[in-house]
Amino acid sequence: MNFTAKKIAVLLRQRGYKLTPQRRVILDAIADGHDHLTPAAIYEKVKREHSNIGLVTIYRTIGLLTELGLICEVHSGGNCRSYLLRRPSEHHHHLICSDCGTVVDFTSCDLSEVEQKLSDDTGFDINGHLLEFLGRCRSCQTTTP
Amino acid sequence: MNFTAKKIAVLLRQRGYKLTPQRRVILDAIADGHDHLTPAAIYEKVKREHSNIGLVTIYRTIGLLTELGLICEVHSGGNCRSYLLRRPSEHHHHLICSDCGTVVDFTSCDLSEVEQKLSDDTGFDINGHLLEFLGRCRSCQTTTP
DNA sequence: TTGTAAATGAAAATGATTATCATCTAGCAG
DNA sequence: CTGCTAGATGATAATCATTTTCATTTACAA
Repeated sequence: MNFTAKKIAVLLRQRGYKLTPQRRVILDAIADGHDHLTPAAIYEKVKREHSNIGLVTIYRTIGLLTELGLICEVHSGGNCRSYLLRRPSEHHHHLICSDCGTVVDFTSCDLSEVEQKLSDDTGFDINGHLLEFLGRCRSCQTTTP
Repeated sequence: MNFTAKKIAVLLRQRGYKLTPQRRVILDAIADGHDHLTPAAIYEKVKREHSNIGLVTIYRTIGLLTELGLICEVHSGGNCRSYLLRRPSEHHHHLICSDCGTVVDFTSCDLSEVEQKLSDDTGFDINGHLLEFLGRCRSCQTTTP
């Protein structure tokens, strides 16, 4: 278990949740690569090390981690969700390749002005936003013109 | 059928699609309110006037209208999608109340600079984006503090 | 009016997600 | 170290959204 996963383990316990081996492997699986993973993909990855884990546990753990703000959802504009480890304190957004699914994080967007203006105009109490760019990454552009 | 729906009908025919009564009522249902509607909600609304319409037809029509760029998806950060009529030429985003589900459109956000910078940095060919703000609308703030 | 490609509706298939419940276990008290 | 208990797990089934299939129907151009 790497450093990040260890910190998360501490956080779990602080909030009264138990650190089970299942949660550990799921955490590792998500923390491992920089890909975004669907619940099913996490399941496949995790089954290699922990062959009798249930898909249900994946969902429960994802739910828990999302609730704790430790991972974040990617929408990809399509049907189903996938998840990425969120490096704490880095507020970021996603740039997604519609061909190969690569997700690039970026932080260079300050929406606070827009948020303030919207809040003033509409009276909304704004507490979050979702920003994703869609396109084709460099390598997909060259392989299939 | 109102003006907007009529224009859409013309557009459909221009592209070789037929204008069926089912499509007409679905268009009306979406064009009617300013709410975002899930496929199931559209189905319920449409069944009043066209009792034997199938849910499948809703899905097919939604798919078609999305493909033509006439309606747009709202993600609401959660599970399932819903749809809004897109007033042509108004590129806009959504501000969503997490309590009552009200959707407010806004246009006052220019992301072209960010898009250009991202494109330069990453080599992506960017062709779209998704921006949604989440919060609580004024009335939900007063009703449940 | 007629022919035909496109559209429809019913039913079933698929896929993702959630609920249920009996069993098991992490972590704490003793 | 050991036994206790709230919380966690896995198997199964249920639910819900969406898609596929296919025989029948229909819009609309000729």
